[in-house]
Amino acid sequence: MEPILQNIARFVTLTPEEQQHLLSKTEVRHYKAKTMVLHAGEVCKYSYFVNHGLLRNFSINDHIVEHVLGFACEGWWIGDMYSLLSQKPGNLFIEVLEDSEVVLLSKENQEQLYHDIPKLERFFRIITENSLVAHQERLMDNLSLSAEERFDKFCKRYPDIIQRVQQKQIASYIGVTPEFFSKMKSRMLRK
Amino acid sequence: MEPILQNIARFVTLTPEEQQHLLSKTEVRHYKAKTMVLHAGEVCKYSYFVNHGLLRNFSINDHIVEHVLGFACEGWWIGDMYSLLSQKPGNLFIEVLEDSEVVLLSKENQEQLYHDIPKLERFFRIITENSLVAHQERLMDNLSLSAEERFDKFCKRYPDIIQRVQQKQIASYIGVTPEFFSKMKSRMLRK
DNA sequence: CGTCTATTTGAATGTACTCAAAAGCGGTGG
DNA sequence: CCACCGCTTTTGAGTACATTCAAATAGACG
Repeated sequence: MEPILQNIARFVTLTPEEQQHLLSKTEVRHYKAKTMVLHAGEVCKYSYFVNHGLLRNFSINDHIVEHVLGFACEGWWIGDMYSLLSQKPGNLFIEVLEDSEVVLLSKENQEQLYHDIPKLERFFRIITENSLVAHQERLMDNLSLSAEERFDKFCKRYPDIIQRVQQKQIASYIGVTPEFFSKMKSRMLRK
Repeated sequence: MEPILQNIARFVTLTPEEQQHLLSKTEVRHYKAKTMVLHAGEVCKYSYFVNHGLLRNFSINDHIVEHVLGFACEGWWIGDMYSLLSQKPGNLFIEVLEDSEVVLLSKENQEQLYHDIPKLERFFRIITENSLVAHQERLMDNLSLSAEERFDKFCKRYPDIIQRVQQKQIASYIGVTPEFFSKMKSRMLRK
């Protein structure tokens, strides 16, 4: 079964006809690593579901420093929610980190599907709620935990990601500089 | 019209019957300032909509340091989303900062309403999406901005809140100690 | 009016950053 | 297949932003 259908089946049950209808509204694309799927300043037109591979989204400060908002590998959704909802130019870049197969669902088709299949509105409500909870926790962690503790949490929560991305990406996600992250890592290993 | 109905009317249109049905599923309560509406360790049973007054939610580290997740005044929703969704004990306290009138919507009634009035599922999807966008932005701000810049943003975004809460609450929301916040404030005034 | 809490101020400390340079690693072309 | 180039990671020294601890002052509330 299509990964995206499995993903949706976690929370709602679609009939075969509904599944087909959904798939007919999506588009599959293949990207090579290092592709920029979305640039800051552009309007985000799609929700992206990762069949296979790895992507990240991030913003840039003063045209210099990158800050990673998140990673998405197999079975994850990614996008620029601000831009997608408002249809205004966003601040996020979406970059492909490994050769990937991605399912694209345009905003118009997504809204169409909410109308055609109300269960999908429920599905997206639920995953948005879960994402919100995760962001709230990460926010509180950034307010209350040290860099080491944030790294520990990242390791536990995303053990697979660590093996697949450069450590400067993890440093950025954690919220420290690559230099500091390197020192912190060797300090932690020594224990 | 009831504030909660006005709030919902921002995104979906309910018939008078639907409005009545919704109201019949809610409960209005009055709280005195300093009341703890929810304690960490309890299961959150309700979504809270503020008719009038001011609340905050926060967590506590090592039984010492508080970290403010957010404030909610007239027209805002508040709760412990993690606990509400999972029905497990949460980490958040919800405290009343000013004498308040609050509308309570229990989890069961909320799910019932999703079924009875699908438009409400849309409503909650939309406000959850908006909340997620706000949390993403706050997260990126915490990763990339200085304490002064975060305070500036807070002032612009919540000009009304500043006048109504202790500055240690703002310090905690921003992510600095009360002492540092005090020094930062006087430093900023000198310019 | 007195008590309790919030805010301010100061000094010492620590965590994380900046800048700079060296070492490591990966991909590409000759 | 090796050598080179560019980028990532490591390491070090100096710095800055924010914290901790302590004490004084101000403010709120009964």
